[in-house]
Amino acid sequence: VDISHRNPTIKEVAKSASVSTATVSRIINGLPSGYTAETKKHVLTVIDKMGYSPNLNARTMVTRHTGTLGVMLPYLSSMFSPLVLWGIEETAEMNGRNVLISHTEANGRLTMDYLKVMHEKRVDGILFVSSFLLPEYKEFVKRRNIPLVQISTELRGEPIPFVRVNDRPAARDGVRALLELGHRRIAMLAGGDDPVAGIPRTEGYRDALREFGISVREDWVIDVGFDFHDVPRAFDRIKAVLPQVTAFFCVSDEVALGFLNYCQRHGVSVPGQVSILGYDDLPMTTMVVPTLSTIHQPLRLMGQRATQLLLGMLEGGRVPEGEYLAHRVVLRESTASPSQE
Amino acid sequence: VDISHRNPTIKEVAKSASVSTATVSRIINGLPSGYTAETKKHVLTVIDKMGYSPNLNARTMVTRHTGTLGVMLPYLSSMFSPLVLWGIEETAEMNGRNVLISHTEANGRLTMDYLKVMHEKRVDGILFVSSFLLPEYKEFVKRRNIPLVQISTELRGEPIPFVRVNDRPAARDGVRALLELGHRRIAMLAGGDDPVAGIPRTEGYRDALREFGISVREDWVIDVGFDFHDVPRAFDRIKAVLPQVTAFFCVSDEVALGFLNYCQRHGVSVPGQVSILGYDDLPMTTMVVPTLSTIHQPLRLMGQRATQLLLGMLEGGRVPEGEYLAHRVVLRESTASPSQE
DNA sequence: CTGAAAGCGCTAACAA
DNA sequence: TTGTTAGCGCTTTCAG
Repeated sequence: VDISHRNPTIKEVAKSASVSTATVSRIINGLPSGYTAETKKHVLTVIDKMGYSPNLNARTMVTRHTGTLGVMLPYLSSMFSPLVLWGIEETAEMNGRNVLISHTEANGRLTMDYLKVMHEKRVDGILFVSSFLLPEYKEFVKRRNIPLVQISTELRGEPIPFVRVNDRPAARDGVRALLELGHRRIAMLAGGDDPVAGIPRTEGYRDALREFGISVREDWVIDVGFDFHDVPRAFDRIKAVLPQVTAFFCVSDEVALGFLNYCQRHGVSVPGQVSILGYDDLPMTTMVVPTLSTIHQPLRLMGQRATQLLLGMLEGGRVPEGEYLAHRVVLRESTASPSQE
Repeated sequence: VDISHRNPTIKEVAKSASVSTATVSRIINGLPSGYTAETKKHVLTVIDKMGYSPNLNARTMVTRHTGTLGVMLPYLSSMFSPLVLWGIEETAEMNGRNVLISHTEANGRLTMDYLKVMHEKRVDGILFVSSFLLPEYKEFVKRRNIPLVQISTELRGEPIPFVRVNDRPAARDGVRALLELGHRRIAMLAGGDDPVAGIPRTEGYRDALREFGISVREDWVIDVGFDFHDVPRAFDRIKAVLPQVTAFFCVSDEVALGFLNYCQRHGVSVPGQVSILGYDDLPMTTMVVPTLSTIHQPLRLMGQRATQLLLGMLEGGRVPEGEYLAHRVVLRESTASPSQE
């Protein structure tokens, strides 16, 4: 048989080096003892010569862990996900783990299937990004007790760890900053009834206004969505509100960007005529003119921290608490005090 | 022993269903025969009841493939990679494969390590994105004959499939469009001596000028880099050239954006005073005002196509040719005919 | 220090 | 239609 196209096995290495597979195994796994320095050197030479590389799947069979972390995210195309993924990947890699990704691109129906595959491949744990952890998913994971941590989302009332920014206070702080700048007539480009980011941010907006004794005008809360391309659909509603307000709080930087675009095309000066505050602090906020004021969310750090938490669960076995990471209001060029007319 | 925290095995399912493991295996693998409809139903019930899910690592041991594709990319944080990754991931998923990613964030030194891990995990094939496939890597992969396809890069003179845009003619076409608009004094913000994207694009720029009988002024070719943040370092050189030219061809959209930024901050009107042409056609080119003219590169499609090629190699075994995908010059608002002074 | 051998969970002949 | 069984490549007792 043609054996040249098959990877050499530990058995072949053992035979070729005239030792047992056990000894080879000890050596490639760096066990402190079980062989002399001499045999070690010899075996290593043989390994190198044969181009042997251990089959980690076989190892998995006996050690019962894969060294693979599963990542589930809704979008790959947004400008949000890559940063989180970056944090995850670097932390995983740093700890000798790899990352299996799968994204649903808003196709929630498939999430369950992907979850199944991840389990079938026996990932050591799962990082669940941004979307709502449906009861169905929760049950699946719990039943098989697969370690899981949520990123940028949170299932209330469940002992499932998460790493996120506390959106409501964050949004409140942002709007507060607008108020402190002197704005009193502030509209919001909101994210609708999305439970993870939409509602809390709108609530934060209301909180801030309430603190300042300003009653919320419902027609100033315009549901748009989260993406740049969602904004045009709201142009009419925006146009109706624009003359009455001095600032807009946007549910995401992408929306803020879409609105900035609108302003620039309609001769509305920013921040002269209207101030804009975004949310996320994506890299592109500093690539436009004027640069976008925003609420900073440590995306990469979230990925890092969540991965550390997951790794901790794998070692320790204990389920950690959820963590709120610090947000920060970053005032740049798109906000200013309202001009007194 | 506490067995509740272990996943049930096929053997346990078999026993519980009073059939052999072979029968269970046939059923979960959907073999057309080997069991009655009745036993199938019964077994499926048991599987569901026990919450059994097959261990794909064990299956890998015997079938000798993992259903996992490895992706190696240099950046996760750029706006370029996510789109390619998207194309890869969706195509893989569509074909029942998963994607193991690893990125080096410019840390080339680790590429070899990651390559090793991917092999140890026995990925069925590798997608190698954007960076130069060093001889070292090539040898590693060839020796173990791991199917590999390059994306947006190409190792000349080697029968290693690739999917990319042919940068030189693409750049030439872009500059040609500038020339046809009437521009004669065109500078380039270049990518240096990078062999995969830097040099070819600069050559394309030269080609176009040459065609129009214009001699290249070397001081108008300004090496910048590929990222937005590389641009400020070239401000001085840009300033020196700016008054003399009517258009800039930029090696990437990020650089184009950085330059647009410069113009907006220095009162240089675009495209009134100077036209800007980018390269890549990233989503953000349409998010700024003025929208950026650019050379379209089908990033997502590249990911898709490359994955198809790789999948084909896995089935057919034959090594396909490399493919150049069509580029397209997209003229938007950042370019116009030069104003006659 | 070293090796023999028993599995890890699954598939795929081969028999029955 | 079924079941038996021999591995897949590796780790890990357990003896020697």
